[in-house]
Amino acid sequence: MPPHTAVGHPAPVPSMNGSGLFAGCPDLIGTPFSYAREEEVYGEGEEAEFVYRVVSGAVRTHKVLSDGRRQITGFHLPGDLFGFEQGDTHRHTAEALSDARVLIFKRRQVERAATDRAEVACQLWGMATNNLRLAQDLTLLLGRRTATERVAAFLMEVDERLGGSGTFSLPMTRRDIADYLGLTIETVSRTLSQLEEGGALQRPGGRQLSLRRAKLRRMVED
Amino acid sequence: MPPHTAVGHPAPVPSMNGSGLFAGCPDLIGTPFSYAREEEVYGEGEEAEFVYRVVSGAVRTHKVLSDGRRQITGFHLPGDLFGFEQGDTHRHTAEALSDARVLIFKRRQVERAATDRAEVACQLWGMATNNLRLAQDLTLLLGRRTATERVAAFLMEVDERLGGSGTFSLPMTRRDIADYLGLTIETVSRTLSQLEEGGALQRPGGRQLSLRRAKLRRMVED
DNA sequence: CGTCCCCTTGACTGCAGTCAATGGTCGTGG
DNA sequence: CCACGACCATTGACTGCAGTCAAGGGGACG
Repeated sequence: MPPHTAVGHPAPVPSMNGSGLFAGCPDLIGTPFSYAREEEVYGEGEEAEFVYRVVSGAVRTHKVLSDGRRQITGFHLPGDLFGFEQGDTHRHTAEALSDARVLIFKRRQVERAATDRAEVACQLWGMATNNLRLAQDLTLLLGRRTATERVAAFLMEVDERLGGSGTFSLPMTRRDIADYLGLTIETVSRTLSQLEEGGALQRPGGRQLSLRRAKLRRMVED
Repeated sequence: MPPHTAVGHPAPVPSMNGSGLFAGCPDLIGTPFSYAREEEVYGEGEEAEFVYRVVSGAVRTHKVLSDGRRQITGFHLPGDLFGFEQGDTHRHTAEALSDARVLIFKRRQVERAATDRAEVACQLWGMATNNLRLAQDLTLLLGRRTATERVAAFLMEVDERLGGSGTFSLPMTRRDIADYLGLTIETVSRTLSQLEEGGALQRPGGRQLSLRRAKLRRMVED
């Protein structure tokens, strides 16, 4: 169970961010490591020996069916932890979205710190709880939202996570977006074009986006 | 963030079951309470003052959009804990599926126990992590599975959770199933009929079901 | 300059949704 | 005990949203 922090949610785990330390625990120092774009961090079924913390870049976690259908369950940005499992093997595959630097921790050490210090365990509990909330938000999105609502919600999430200025560059491909939203790349592409037509956003070029947030918000109102 | 245990997964949180105590902690005694069928346990937006443990019956948690679209995020059977939130308000609505008895705990007391005893915090962490895994399995189901695959997977999950004998009675209505699987009641109904036609199950009457599990398993193979 | 990959757009298909009618079961009250 | 109504489930006919198949544009990079 990699604790997934879905793109775009505000302040995923405040206590986990902004520090080089793990859960405020000075004796847990991670080993720095780098991954190239599209490189695998760990694969589904592998032994879950380590957990990871993003320093720079971005990582995605996903599951695949035998016929190639893929569902991305989370995008992990700087500060996020991922790679935790309940059992002894990874139940997802993790790959670098872009070149990424991470800190690697021995899972056993983290678990040891949690059993020794209730404070650490509580932080990890809070992190898991928060990730659960995000996963359940995604559940509502996938189960009951239209394509337009999904894309609009996704754009607002990415915006918030990238500073909330309304102007940003998408860090992932159409394929990644589609596999996160349960759509096809064609539908994502068409939906973005329609949103632009409707004046809900502008596309200065490339993956650059400028959102008309009030308009988008009205499309995902619940 | 109610820790949802989706119907049908094996041994959701072993350490949480089979005991009248909370997380093996003798000083946390819950207050017994009962709810009638369809009665609300708590509503979205309400203050999250308590957490709950199912003793008998079943509870569902869900989110609704303003136009009535509903997504059930979990069914909670005896032994399951639900009602935890990261913030101070409930982000779901919880309702009794059938007449249900629960134990109610003061959230503050549970959190207190967690900060005092790392062992308790670790159990809660494990529970949240496990629920996260279930939520992510549901994500794959909703994002990338066909109607037939969803229903087949759902039936096998319910079977496992209800003893794994292959013969059981569905504890929820078509509406609940549909709102859990992101489908309509008509599609659920049609799919069940097709599965019966194809010899994947039998319907002796009412909500009674007898699964041909090997056949069903082949339909959801990944 | 050419190739590769990503993205967009168009035409058509098909799966699941919608609308509608009917049947079944249960509980209630005449 | 039966009649009625309410609710739940099934089935059929049709619709529509998103998927599929296909073609072509546009950057990045060698």
